[in-house]
Parts: sequence; structure tokens; C-alpha cells
Amino acid sequence: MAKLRNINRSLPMQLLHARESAMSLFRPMLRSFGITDQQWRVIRVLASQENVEAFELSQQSMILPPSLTRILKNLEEVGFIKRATYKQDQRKILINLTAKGRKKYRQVVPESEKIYRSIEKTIGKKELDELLKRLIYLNQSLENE
Amino acid sequence: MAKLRNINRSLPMQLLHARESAMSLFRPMLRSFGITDQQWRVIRVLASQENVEAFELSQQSMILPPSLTRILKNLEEVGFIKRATYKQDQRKILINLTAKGRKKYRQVVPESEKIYRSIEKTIGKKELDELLKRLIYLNQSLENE
DNA sequence: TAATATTACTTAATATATTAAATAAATCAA
DNA sequence: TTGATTTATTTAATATATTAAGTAATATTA
Repeated sequence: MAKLRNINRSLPMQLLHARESAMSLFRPMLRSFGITDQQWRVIRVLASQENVEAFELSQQSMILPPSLTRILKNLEEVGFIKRATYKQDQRKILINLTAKGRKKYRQVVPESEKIYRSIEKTIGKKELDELLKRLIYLNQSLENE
Repeated sequence: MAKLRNINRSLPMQLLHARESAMSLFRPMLRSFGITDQQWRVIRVLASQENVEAFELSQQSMILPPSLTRILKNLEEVGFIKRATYKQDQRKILINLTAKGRKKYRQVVPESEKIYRSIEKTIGKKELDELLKRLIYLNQSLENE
């Protein structure tokens, strides 16, 4: 039978595995703060910018618009974000963290950084930097296909 | 406000981005064959082994047991896999591809390899090997935490 | 400027992810 | 050998992913 490359030599599988290995370290911490992975991705983007448009947020958090719609609904219900309309273009919505949302962010950041540094320690800063560099290169290369 | 590392320096985000960049190249092809990403992961594991236990399949395809249950149900309904019981341990199920499932596998393999080689060409074989090596190292390191 | 196309976002439908709990079979311990 | 524990899988509930289609506002163009 025609044979596919071994899974060990499959880039998508190794990326998935790596992502899972990494997230399994962060996930319990995020859950202990009552937020999901995706909610955290949204919150951290909003913490760094004000009046973010949905499309921009979607790109930066790597969440497709339909998913983002629901996530924003949930985050709005728990009071972490608020929407505003953009007068110049009524199609757009502008999203911001609330005080409550910023507080959650501040609580999570140190714990997140703690885990990140433990990963850095485990594989070594040099190795981590090298890996990041290559991932960024891959992303740029595949984007311009 | 306490500040988190930039997303460019976030390993989980770069891994997610890379995974998405890669899968966006494979997904349309898989859809054209009528299968999802996850179904393909299951099929390719089953193509390489016979009588695979659900737990083993879960591990190799990187799909958690509850998701796998539904995916197997769907794959069984379209006739790509079949289940058998394991006499020595009635809790286990043994899973195999059907002739129809193997046919689908044979159809997808060359298209998949074609895409993989285009990725290899884009970023260079040496760079790809280097990246894979580092991902595997990361996975091994994080697993033994 | 009215018809058309595009943009930004939402809704809908189906599939998967995650966590917890349930079930049934196998194993362990008193 | 029975009661407790563990193992393998499934069910349930909620959240997210993906694709297609819908809606409303804006931009284009004949």
C-alpha cells in the first residue's frame, strides 16, 4: 500500500504535539482562574491595545470570526470586555477590556510568566530562542505562498 | 500594568500559528476527499497498524478519548473502520480500517505527500529537518516534566 | 445615483476539544 | 470470594473550530 511518511517526520503532527505539550502546562493554571485558552488569548490581546476591531482581534488571537463572536459574548456576560460602536463605520465594533477584565489579566500574568520560565529552564533559553526563530521563519514563509 | 511577553515571543502562540499555517495547506485537499483533519489522523494511524486499541489510537492520533468515540462512530457510519471486541479483555475494542477505508487512505496519500514536498521546497529540506529535530526534542523534554 | 460588489460581523450547522461523570470489565486486597 | 480500586471506553455538558450562508453598512461603478 502507498505509504505516508512516519508521524515522527510529519511537521503538522509534531507542531500539534508540541502545542499540546506546552498548553498542558498552562491549561490547569488558566482553568484555576476560570478562563479557557481562547479567552486568555483574547484577553491578552486586549490588554495590549485599546479599541480593537473584531477582525484585528481575530487575527491576533488566532481565532476565526465565528468563534470569536461567541467568545466575546461569553466574555461580555462575565463582564471582562465591553463593546463600542465605531461611528465612522457602523459595521465595525470596537472591543475593550473592562476594569474587571484588566484585573483578571493582572492576576494571570505572573502565573503565566512563571510557567513560561519553567519551560525556558527545561529546554534552555538558547534552544527556545532558536526554536522560536525557526517557527517565525516558517510562519512567514508559509504565509507568502 | 503587569506585562506579558509579546506574542512573537510566545512559544504556544507561535506553535499555534505554525500549525495553522501548515494545516491550511492540507485542509482543502482533505475536504475535497470528504474527510476532516482528525479523521485523517485516525485513518493514517490505522493504515500502519492492525487491531489498534482505542487508547493507543487516541495517543497516536493526538485525539482525546471522548472525541475519538464520536470520530470512530462517524468513521464507522461511513464504512471506513470497523470495531472488534478483544476476547481477553472485554473492556477494550480493537479498531481496523475496512477495504473502503484503505482505499480512501491510498487516494489521499499521494496528494498529502505532494503538499508536504511543496512545504519542504518552500522552507528548505535542511531547515525543515532542523525544525523537526527541535520540535521532537521539545516534546521529549516537556513530556518528562 | 441606483445597482452591484465588498466588508465586517453574526447565525447556523456540523465536527471536535475539554472536563467531569458514568459504565462495565478486570484487578486487587482483606 | 466479596468489596474496593483501577482500567477502558462512553456519555454528558459546555466551549471552540470550520464552512457556508445571512445581514447590514460601506464602497464602487456604470
